[in-house]
Amino acid sequence: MGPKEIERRLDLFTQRLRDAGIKLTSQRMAIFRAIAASEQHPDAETLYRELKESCPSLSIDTVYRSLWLLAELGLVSTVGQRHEAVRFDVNLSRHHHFVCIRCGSIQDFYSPQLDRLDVAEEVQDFGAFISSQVEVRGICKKCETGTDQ
Amino acid sequence: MGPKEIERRLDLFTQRLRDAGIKLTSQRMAIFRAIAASEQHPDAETLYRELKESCPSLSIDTVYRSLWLLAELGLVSTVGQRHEAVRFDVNLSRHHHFVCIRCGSIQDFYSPQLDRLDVAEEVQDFGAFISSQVEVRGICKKCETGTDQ
DNA sequence: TTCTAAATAAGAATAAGTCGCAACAGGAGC
DNA sequence: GCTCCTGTTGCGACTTATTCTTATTTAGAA
Ligand SMILES: [Mn+2]
Ligand SMILES: [Mn+2]
Ligand SMILES: [Zn+2]
Ligand SMILES: [Zn+2]
Repeated sequence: MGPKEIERRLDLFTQRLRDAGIKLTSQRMAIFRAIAASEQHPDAETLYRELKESCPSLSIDTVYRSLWLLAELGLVSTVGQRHEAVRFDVNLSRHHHFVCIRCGSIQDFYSPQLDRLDVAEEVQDFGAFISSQVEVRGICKKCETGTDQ
Repeated sequence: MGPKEIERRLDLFTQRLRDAGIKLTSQRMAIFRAIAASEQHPDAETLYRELKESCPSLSIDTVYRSLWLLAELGLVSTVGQRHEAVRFDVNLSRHHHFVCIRCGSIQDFYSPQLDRLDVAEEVQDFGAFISSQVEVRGICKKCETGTDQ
């Protein structure tokens, strides 16, 4: 979280781009510098507005392209998903989700082990606990075997 | 998961709407019947296409309005959120998220307790495990005290 | 049955994200 | 340091998910 950590992230970034033979443009540097320093979890638009001041010609498209590039290289992850629709869930009982990253299917699973945990206590410094849910990412059986789709 | 469960869900639905003094329209009934029977986690468009056959005049907007109504009444929950942007995360170390449902802020938290769990084993019937993360929903300190926004 | 507020359908409007293409710029090789 | 080539950018048009506006319809109270 200190400047050393930001420095380390920037070094990792330049290293990975070089290794992958990808150009180190000023836009990419600026975008990565901005996200490396962010404590929050910014969206593309937020970074864009922030960077626009020092780099007025920057386009939102470049911000998106750079962020997805970083995601592909494993240098950032995402919260939420790429232009996808909200999905609804009728299952009111306490459960968790297995999400297939290939086909997007979501399956419910139950876990007494997880339900027994006291997460509320662990997050009390952040605020009032309402609920918790585990999201497991993986490849579903169908996609694994190539049965369907 | 059987027809009894679907029946139970439909009863709960009609009860809650009546209690809240909200009209039981044929569209709402059809939409809820469809989602009550769904094993997956459908999006609005999927339900719309499915229902369009038996109710050709149905509009997508009604599907959205009905689903958000159900969500407000606590009869369905959502995976992902209402028209929101993807957010990016530079924190590469294993961590979890505290999400404020009021202001949308996302804070990282660390939990040796959670990391120790073997979720991979619990989901092996669904497919290949890649990663897991806990999402805690709550109200953050700022929103709780009204400090900011 | 009548009446009225609430709900719907349709289409226009937003908002997030992407695409196609002409102009531009890293950086490898000289 | 200069040149060239390819990858990258900026722009504007486009797509997709979701919401708004408004005229019309309907559930359900009286
Ligand atoms: Mn579920
Ligand atoms: Mn995070
Ligand atoms: Zn799958
Ligand atoms: Zn908050």
